[in-house]
Amino acid sequence: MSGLIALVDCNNFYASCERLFDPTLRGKPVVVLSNNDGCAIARSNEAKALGIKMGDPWHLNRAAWRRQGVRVRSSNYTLYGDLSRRVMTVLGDFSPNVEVYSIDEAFLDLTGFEGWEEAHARQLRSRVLAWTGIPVSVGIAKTKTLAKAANHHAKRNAACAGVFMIKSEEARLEILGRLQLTDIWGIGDRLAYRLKAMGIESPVALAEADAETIRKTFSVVLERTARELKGEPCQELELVNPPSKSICASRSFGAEQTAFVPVSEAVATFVARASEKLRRQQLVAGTVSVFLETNTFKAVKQYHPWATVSLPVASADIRTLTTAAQNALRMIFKQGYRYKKAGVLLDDLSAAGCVQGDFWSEPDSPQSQALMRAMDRLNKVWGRGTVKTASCGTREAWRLRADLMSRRYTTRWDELLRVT
DNA sequence: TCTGGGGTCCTAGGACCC
DNA sequence: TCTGGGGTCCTAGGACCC
Repeated sequence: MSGLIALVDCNNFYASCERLFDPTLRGKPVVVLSNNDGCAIARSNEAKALGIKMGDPWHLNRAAWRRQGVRVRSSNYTLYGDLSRRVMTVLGDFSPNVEVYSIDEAFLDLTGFEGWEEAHARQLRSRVLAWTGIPVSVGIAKTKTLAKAANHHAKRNAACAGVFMIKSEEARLEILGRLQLTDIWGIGDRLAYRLKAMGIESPVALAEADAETIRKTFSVVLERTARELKGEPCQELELVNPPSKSICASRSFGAEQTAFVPVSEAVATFVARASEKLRRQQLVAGTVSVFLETNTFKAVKQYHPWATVSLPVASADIRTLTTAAQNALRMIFKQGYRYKKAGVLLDDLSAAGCVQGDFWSEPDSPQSQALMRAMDRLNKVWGRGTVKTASCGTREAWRLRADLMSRRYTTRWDELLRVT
């Protein structure tokens, strides 16, 4: 009864944009790099064929790519944003109801085009190409999730010529049968792993699984995905985009940071950028958060503190926001130094065997004794009363231990790398 | 030396209240 | 030594997306 949904997706969008403005890139492997030229975030088909993956770091592959004749470009978001708007404008001619889902994707409501959806999509595709120069693929189906799957198929099979529509039950099962779990919209590595562990190894199996069980075992989100794979629409088109709930500005430092001043300066820059976005969207902020992140590529658990400051009056004023952010940053640094001192003691604790255990039921055990001593010392470092040894009953002790263990990672303070 | 920068939603668990 | 039930709100963390 209700109409079908089309997902229109620009092919290798950033790479296609670059080609538009530099025709010498046509037919060549093209890689677009992230900010600071860190890693690959877009690849032309030729680059994909060379085995270049999303996220491949530039500095590790520079020589190989040069050898392979890969053309590398720094990203230019102003350009991509502009081309995106042009594409979306053309799409508006093909349906009154368009949900702009991301910079390079849109869902179209095809109600009213019953019977000729596919022809409509082909016309759309050639017009977008003719008017903007951007190649797109179109997937058509009863639900958003299936439209995504259809698009995936259209993109990878030349015979589709860029458009694929799931017209029947047989087609639905056939398409799902060709996909992996992680090809499905909403299923990443972790969910796929957990699904497989419980015997659901393919999209078809997920579609056939009991929806209630999926919700209980996972979440309503995955339940919706499972239902949509069956052909039961659970996600409406969102035609107006609601105002942002958060605005974030962040960058990685090129090298490890340990001092307050450079971090503070970076925070000032990010506040300026974020408040600019805020004003452009005609919004005000009620809270300001600052977070820091140490190098997540290191094997040990990393430090990821954050602090939030509430504003008495919501604001988009850069001075107000800057003050709040600097206060938040100071809070983090203060804690960081405190934890750093405590870190030594925490290592003592773990050396004493206080890593896991039910030794609390034996107050005289060496571990319990060690913990008691450590708590005394923590009080000396953190200030009197921080840890209450006097009233340390079983339950309290457990809580304390959990708290200590959860702060272990804070000993990595000296490897601060990323700031927002 | 060198590994993106944005977002969203959901859930578990703790704090607090009656 | 034992120890309610139910509700709300908040936060941290996990998972996903492009």
